[in-house]
Amino acid sequence: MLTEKVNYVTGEKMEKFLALPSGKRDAILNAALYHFARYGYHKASMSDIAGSAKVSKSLLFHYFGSKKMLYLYLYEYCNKVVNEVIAAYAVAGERDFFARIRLYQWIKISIMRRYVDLFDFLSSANFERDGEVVDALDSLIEENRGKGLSTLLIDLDYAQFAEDIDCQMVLNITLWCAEGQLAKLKKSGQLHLEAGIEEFECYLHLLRKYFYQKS
Amino acid sequence: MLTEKVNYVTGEKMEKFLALPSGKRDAILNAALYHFARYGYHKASMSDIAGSAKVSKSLLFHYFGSKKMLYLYLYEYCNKVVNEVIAAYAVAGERDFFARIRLYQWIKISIMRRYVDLFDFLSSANFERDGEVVDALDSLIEENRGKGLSTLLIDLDYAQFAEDIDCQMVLNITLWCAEGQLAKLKKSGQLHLEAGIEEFECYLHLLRKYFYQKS
DNA sequence: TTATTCTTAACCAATTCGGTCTAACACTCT
DNA sequence: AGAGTGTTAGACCGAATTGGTTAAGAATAA
Repeated sequence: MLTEKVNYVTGEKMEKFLALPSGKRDAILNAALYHFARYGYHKASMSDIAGSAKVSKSLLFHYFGSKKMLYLYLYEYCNKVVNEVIAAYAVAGERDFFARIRLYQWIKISIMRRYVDLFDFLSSANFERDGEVVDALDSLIEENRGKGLSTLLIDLDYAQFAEDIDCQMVLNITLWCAEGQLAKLKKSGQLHLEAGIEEFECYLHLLRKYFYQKS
Repeated sequence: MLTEKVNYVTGEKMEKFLALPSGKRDAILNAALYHFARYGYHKASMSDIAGSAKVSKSLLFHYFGSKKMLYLYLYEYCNKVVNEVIAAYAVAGERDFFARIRLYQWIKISIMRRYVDLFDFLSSANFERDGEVVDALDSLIEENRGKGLSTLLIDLDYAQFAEDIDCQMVLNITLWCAEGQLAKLKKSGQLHLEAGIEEFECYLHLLRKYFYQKS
């Protein structure tokens, strides 16, 4: 079967998993996201995940069958979550640089309120090379190429910046700030959406004030 | 013994380790730094470290006695390295904001050229809670309080910034940029000191141009 | 009550863990 | 050449942990 395609999110067992009370479900998802993101596929253990989620290890195997399946399921699930949020909130027409970056951060914070480690997991998954998952994972990555958060960073409008300014550098600076502020929020446990985005707006306001051309 | 104090850097076995050809020595140090930083004390394994360093596991135990000793030795060694570089290059009088941040980044890059994961290791060590090392580690951390890179960030001179600007925000932005640029260098494998610091200077130049008061 | 579904503790073989031991190596000094 | 000395690796140890199974207990619905 050259083009066998498995959808882990809508498998049989998965429906039962999705039918769990959302508290327990998210506890399991978050535990798995944390351990896979922090330790990578190989060193993350099912026992540890079960322990963090406060369920028995057997329950994980009941719902996911194997460690590999859990991992791949997580990857698909995360992409689904991100893409749905983007579809719901990303206004296609909006091209203003700071408005788009604000939206970028808004989406990240709002998702992280529920799944703190989702983005850490997704970026670590892109470098996962463990032999047990690498093949299936690579095709999932390929499927999701060009989707996801990165779509928010294309076709940005730099027209309002001062003429002599290097746009790539401004983009880097802004994204580094977004990353830094998000890490700060995460570390402090403060992922309240409004407060977090309000703080970020202060930084965007400052950058806009000095980088946009004065006229 | 309430106040027993062990200096892991100058122990007996350590002298022999320090007498190794520097290539082999650094290979061992870098492998250990990488694995402890990436996986934490518990999940980092001596076999993996030995494998990465391309020496046998027994050699590690020959020089360090135990995993715990290797970890604590590393922590002391890293602090020693950082403090020596700071002592050599940090000019006490210099207080200009951007000059100090430049120095901060310069020192980081120059150390990371030799020990890529040194700072990742040091910051991960500050959160290490594994029961086997936490007690000894905490007293080592206490010993090094107020030393290290953080000393470069005190008494900064914000006088030249525009009056209405929030200095804490400017500091955050600048440090986030430093962090981001360093991560970029690391990811690309480009840790050439001059090129790296030159790129960073571009960012500092841009920030200075727009944030320093125009007069 | 019974039937069904959810959940877990106990268990499995296999691997990996930190650590040891022994012997092969390379070296200088005689 | 041979004796001695320090350096290194491979085979090995018991103990712990791994991914995964099983069978039986708790909960729920009929």
